[in-house]
Amino acid sequence: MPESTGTTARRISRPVPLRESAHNAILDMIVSGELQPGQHLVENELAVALGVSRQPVREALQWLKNDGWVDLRPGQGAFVHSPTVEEADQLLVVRGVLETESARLAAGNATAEDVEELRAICRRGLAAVEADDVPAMIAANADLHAAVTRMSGNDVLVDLVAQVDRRVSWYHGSVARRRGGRSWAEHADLVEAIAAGDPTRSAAAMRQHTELTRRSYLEHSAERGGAATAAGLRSDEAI
Amino acid sequence: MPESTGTTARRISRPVPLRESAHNAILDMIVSGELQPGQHLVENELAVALGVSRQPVREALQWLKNDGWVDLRPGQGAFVHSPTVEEADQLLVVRGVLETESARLAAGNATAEDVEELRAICRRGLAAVEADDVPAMIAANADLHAAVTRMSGNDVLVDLVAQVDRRVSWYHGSVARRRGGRSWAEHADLVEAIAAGDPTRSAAAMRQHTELTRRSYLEHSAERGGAATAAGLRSDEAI
DNA sequence: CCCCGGGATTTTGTATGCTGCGGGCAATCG
DNA sequence: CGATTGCCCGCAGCATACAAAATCCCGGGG
Repeated sequence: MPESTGTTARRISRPVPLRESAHNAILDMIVSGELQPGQHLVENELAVALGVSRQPVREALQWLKNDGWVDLRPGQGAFVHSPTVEEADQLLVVRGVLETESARLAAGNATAEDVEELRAICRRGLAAVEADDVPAMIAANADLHAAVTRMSGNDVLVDLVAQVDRRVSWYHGSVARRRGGRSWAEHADLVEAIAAGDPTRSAAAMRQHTELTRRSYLEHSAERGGAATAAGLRSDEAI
Repeated sequence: MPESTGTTARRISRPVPLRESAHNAILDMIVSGELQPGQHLVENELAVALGVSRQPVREALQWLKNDGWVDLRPGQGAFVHSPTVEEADQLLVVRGVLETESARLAAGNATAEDVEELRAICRRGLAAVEADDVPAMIAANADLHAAVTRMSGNDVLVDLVAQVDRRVSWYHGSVARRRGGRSWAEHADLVEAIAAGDPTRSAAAMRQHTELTRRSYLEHSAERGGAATAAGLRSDEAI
């Protein structure tokens, strides 16, 4: 029934809503550092820059606000969110809790193919470490965590973790490099626990992993001098 | 220096943005059941009903979508979200995890006043049970959980839990009544664990409490016949 | 009797115009 | 010379207008 035209009947014909494109574009600008924390985002400027009207930009900004990427001061507009150390720590705590539960559930659900997928991602990650390829390390890390969460079979968890993880990645910045080797050893432990179908061990592995990551972040921001707002992140190296 | 006038320097009440009022109004309509799950929300109708233009309504709908209250099908508009049993279960799992961590942290942070506040809420809850006052029971329950979460000192946690809890309350409906007595006994355990400053016991109490609540919900929806969508909730009793 | 097409209607998506508030600047007064 | 005040400009918030898409209804044909 869906095919009305004789064409390939794929329902891709719908152009992605402009607000979504705008959202992605602005989010990219924030994550890439093109828009710095605290910067005032003027609707009109963004609209002109993206070649659309203010309306989709407004809706994109509302969305970004709900995800914690921008602060929307009433009557004054949108500003790129400036993360504080406390907030990052709190976020890392939540991430740890959610991912630990994901790992516990994943251990009970993962199929043989799932395990193979995880192992493949681990190999990619290790290769990236040996090649000192930071972007690939970050990508593999994100893939692994996303895969584990997906295997939990809990869609609500997937949503929340995806949201939290992206912001964690933003805050993280350069931590990944320093922790590269250790991190992937921990990942391997986790994957083996999942392969063994042992929820307790899997959860413990994930808890330890996220907790060490959190400690690493705290040390990092501490040595970078007191209240290291995200402005300090960019001065180091790109994400 | 801050005092310019002799008065208490209250900052002028800024009129609440219309999108926020619209958001609250629509959310009330959903929670109260005036708008039933699956119902198509026409922007224009809402705008007329609320006496505003479509713009604030649109923004409110986007916001509600992000909180999971409505589904926004592109090119087709907004529909009140229809929760499934699986989704409710997943949400309850997540709630359990987040609240358990809240309880653990709260046990380490709560002051004497905090404990007294918790005990006061417990008394209110028990009174409501004895009076068989369901709305008061629900209110006290929400207050208790909110208070515990707040005492965790983790703002990110507070946000997420607030979001999850409101939807849980919606799904819950009439479960509260059947579980009333037991539930408040478990609450009392929790409060005493927090009063003792014992994170492990506090976390365990909360875990058990949320897990029992989840079981109760599952039994409830099972006996109510297979796929009890929220449409079945309202036919029972108001929230 | 059921299925299929076409046009009218409804509804979303996007653009633009208008109003009021806030901030910055300069002229004026003490 | 410094503080205050009035003015101007820019931007957010809201409303309205227009265009495109989907749905619905109706009539015709198999």
